[in-house]
Amino acid sequence: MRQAAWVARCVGRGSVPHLSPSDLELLAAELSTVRFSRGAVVFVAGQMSTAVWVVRSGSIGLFAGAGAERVILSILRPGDLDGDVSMLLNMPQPYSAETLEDSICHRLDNDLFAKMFGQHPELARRWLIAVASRLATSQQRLVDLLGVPLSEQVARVILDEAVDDELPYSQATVAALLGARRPSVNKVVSDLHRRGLIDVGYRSIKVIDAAALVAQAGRQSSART
Amino acid sequence: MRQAAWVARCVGRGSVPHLSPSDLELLAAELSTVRFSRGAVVFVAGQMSTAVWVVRSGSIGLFAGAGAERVILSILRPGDLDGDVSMLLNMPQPYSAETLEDSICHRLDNDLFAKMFGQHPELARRWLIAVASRLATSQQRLVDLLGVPLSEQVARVILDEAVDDELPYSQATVAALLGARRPSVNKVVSDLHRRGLIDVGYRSIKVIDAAALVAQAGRQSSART
DNA sequence: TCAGGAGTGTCAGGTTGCTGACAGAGTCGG
DNA sequence: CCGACTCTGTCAGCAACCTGACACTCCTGA
Repeated sequence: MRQAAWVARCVGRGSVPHLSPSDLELLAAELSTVRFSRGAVVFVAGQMSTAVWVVRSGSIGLFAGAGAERVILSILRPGDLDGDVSMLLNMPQPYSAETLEDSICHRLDNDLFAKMFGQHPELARRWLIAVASRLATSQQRLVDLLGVPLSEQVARVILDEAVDDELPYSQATVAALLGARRPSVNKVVSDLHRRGLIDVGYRSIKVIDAAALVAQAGRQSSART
Repeated sequence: MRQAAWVARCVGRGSVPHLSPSDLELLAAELSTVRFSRGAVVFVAGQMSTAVWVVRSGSIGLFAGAGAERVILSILRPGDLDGDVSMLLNMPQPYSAETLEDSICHRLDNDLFAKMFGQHPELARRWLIAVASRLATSQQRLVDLLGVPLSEQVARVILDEAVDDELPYSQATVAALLGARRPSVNKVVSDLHRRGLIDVGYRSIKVIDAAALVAQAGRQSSART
């Protein structure tokens, strides 16, 4: 029940959330909570989506491509949802989802999800806003990556993805976010470290001097809200 | 009126379209049609969106960044719409829109657009699908660009953006789509030309050997539908 | 507590793509 | 049909990034 309220609050987060008590009960009844350890697979590319996932805690990477070209499309954080797009478009999942940290997710069956949103126009509107917001983020990512030197790309990723000035991912993960190779990313990271902009640890990058990082990124950062 | 019907058919294209006659009339009354010549600016980055645009003919590039990093996020073709996302999110346009060919667009005032979709759940659903589809396309673009050599990127763009096996854009435009520089793109294009996969003309690339291009692209092409 | 796995740091050598530039061909309005 | 503009084709030199590799540190589970 508490979780159902949380899920309701998340769809279209950023705006004021309200949902009728009866719907909350329905949600709570059908909602399942799944715990994943780091590296676990939530769903794999190619299969049809049977459920919508909502991230409760931790973070989940969306992976596409294989081998050296395996790339992270996006990192989902608490409050983000996924699986809805391929449900809507009736297409197989175009990417796999794997947890980047120990994570907890809520699982909603497709038909329940569709039913709830079909019956509540104001919820549907929030959903629309959520999808639109993801689209804007995805486009921003294109801007951040295309035609920009790696040193700026790395700075941008650190600024955009850090939570509480910390990025709890391996440098290989950062490289996958950028479509670059780990040694190249490491070179930039080491340099930023030497210059005192960040702190580097085992599977962790910490922001020390955010202002200087922004300068390094070469743009006004579109920090995630 | 004919245009109103066309617009109604477009939102959520791909699925079966229906709209009540009264709504069609409303649409027709408020719809304006604007003709742009190639290179014209439809809207510029930074300003608030006041209207939603629907492309009727031609094509429109969404440009972000400045100078050498000026990049094309997406190319809108007939049936595509834009301006809705920044309206929904109540944010300034994150990119500028310029026509890549002589084009015709329909303009719908924000409030009319919102009103129509507020009153018609089934239309709203199509809208949602349209936005979701754009999100999927944007993500696919990330996959196509990240960590892939330029020779493959160019082949992918040709396959994805060509209409009737023709790409009516300058090589500078292709370079902007990839975040690459024109000479680099030209090198790849010249090579593909020499090998007989494409034909190259003034502001035009034609597909000759699609199968070989797909092989060059190094993946199963996600041709636009 | 120890062994194996995961992650970081680093490097030499090769390749790719960029920079800035220029010549020539195509297009279009007057 | 001419001049201005746009676009293509090309190049030499250079910087950025990748490849494949290896040593070392950190973490984790048995």
